[in-house]
Amino acid sequence: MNLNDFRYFKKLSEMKSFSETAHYFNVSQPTITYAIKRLETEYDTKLVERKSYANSLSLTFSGQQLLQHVEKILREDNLVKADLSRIKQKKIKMGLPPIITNYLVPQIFDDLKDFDYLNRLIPVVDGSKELMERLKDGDIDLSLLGSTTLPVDPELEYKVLDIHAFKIIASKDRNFKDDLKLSDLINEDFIILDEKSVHKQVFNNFIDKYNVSPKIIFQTSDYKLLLQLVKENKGISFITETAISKTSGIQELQFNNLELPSFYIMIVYRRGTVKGSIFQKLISIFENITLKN
Amino acid sequence: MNLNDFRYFKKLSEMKSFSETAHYFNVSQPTITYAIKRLETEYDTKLVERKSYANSLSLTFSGQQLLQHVEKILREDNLVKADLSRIKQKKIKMGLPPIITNYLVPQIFDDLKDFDYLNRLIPVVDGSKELMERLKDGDIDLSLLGSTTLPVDPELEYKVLDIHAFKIIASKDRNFKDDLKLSDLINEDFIILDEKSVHKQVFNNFIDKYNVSPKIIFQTSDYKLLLQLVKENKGISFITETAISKTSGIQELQFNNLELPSFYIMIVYRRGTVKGSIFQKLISIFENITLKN
DNA sequence: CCTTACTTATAAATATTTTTTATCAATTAT
DNA sequence: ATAATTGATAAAAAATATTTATAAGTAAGG
Repeated sequence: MNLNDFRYFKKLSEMKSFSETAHYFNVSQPTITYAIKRLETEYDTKLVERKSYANSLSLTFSGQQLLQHVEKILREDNLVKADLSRIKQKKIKMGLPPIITNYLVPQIFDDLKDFDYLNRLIPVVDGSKELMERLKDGDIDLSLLGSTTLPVDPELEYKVLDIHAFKIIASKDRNFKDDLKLSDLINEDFIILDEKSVHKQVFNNFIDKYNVSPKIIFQTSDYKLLLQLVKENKGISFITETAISKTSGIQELQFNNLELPSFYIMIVYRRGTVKGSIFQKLISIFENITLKN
Repeated sequence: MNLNDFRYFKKLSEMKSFSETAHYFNVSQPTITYAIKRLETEYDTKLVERKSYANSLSLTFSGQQLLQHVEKILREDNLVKADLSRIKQKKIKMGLPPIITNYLVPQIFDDLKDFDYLNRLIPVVDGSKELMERLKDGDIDLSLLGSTTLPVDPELEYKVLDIHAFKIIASKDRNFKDDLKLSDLINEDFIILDEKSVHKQVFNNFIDKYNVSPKIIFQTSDYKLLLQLVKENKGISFITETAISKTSGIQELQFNNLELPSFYIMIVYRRGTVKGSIFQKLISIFENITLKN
């Protein structure tokens, strides 16, 4: 049996029309009819309910169950092509979220250079959320990621490289009393990272938990810009300490009784990625960071 | 492209011989050659290293990576057939480990009868380990299971129905002092469940943890037999309290400072199983047990 | 070193499977 | 009622997979 039959079936279940599905694949309409028929014969079950003609078509219970499996199979099949084509190129496509990259890469730059990895890596710079998706889609081989939770996705394997904390930061020019409470910040302007980053979500949880409503005056996905603005005292911010190491002109505000989640810095890859020596070595270079710190 | 090519490829990787693989599938030898060739053309990569003829054949790096995906795809394809054939029969195949079944099923027997489930269930009686495997293979739809850990397998979903403790038990005829220590049991004969059950493993961990070496005189997979033997004072045993509810003639020994893992009683099924009303209802019947207790 | 046995590859023929073309029948919309 | 649309079917064509027959490479035994 042909994988195309699965593709036809899946699309049909979405489009709910034999002829449109046929058109989508640039095949004739009977092709779809016969494909479904083949599946129904193969499994000896009715899969598609052809309600009185132009009416919307639906899957039988068996059809729904089949669809579940078909989607998994096709997803896997797409991964194959993505994987093999990258192996052929002897390149490794790596996701790099800016904050983490700026923090980690300088630490291992020499190692990467020594082992001739600099030109083997195809960097993909984006937010952690987006990178996680692209990783699962097989579009990238591995990724650095920052998150407050460890991935529960069965398909992913990860190594925690570092655990950082979130901080509330302000310009060095400002003077705050020693024993700050959140309520003291009620009149402050906040500048935060936008929804591309996990920061936004953590910030929202934070707002809920402590039942405060800080004034957000600006959001950006560019953390360097954010730091610059804070430095210039355009507002205060909320960010992982990862972002502010080796940054001057900025102070961390100290609170008591302020609980914030941990920020896990990880390297993540798909389970079952056959780890060639290049891949293996790359991961070990990153793992060694943990030892250095 | 045909799923058969994947099957040929997988088998070839196991058998490491084109002609044997062909023989296995009852096809001619060139069939395998062409199948591999098709895959190699499709992915534009060499997959199989044909070492100087009669020598053992090996997969290239790309081949290994492909194999990973192929195995997933074929596993999924097998699930389809198993699933759909069971749906057709309107039957639900359910795994039942004896101890848990004897404990739970009386509690819900009337419900099962009222909703006419008694003849819809195909019972599969076996140990928890075996059942877990068969569940993943799609050979059974759902299963009761007992375990000291919650399933981490991504493919499985579960509901905890009850949490029990492990006990050390002896015949009521015996007299033990109140403040028992493990060392007091050094001369006792132990009768335990064999490796088909999780008990064996828990027992082994227990031995390691407390660094004792109890004398095991008999192992069985039949817990009723075990209880009978304990009752008759042929030895003492180690078992979850699940097994001894409503059993007379047996006492639990009390220790202080004895830490044993919890025994989770769960109902487990594959994630993505399309839950028809029958399935749904069945799970809810079992879930209601939790409320009753 | 030659021969035999065994293995995989290739070409051509054949068989099987998938798709198309042409057409029909059922239904909806006008 | 008629036209338009949708899915089903039969027969033909096209594409794909498999077989037969054979070649060619290698290892082992004499």
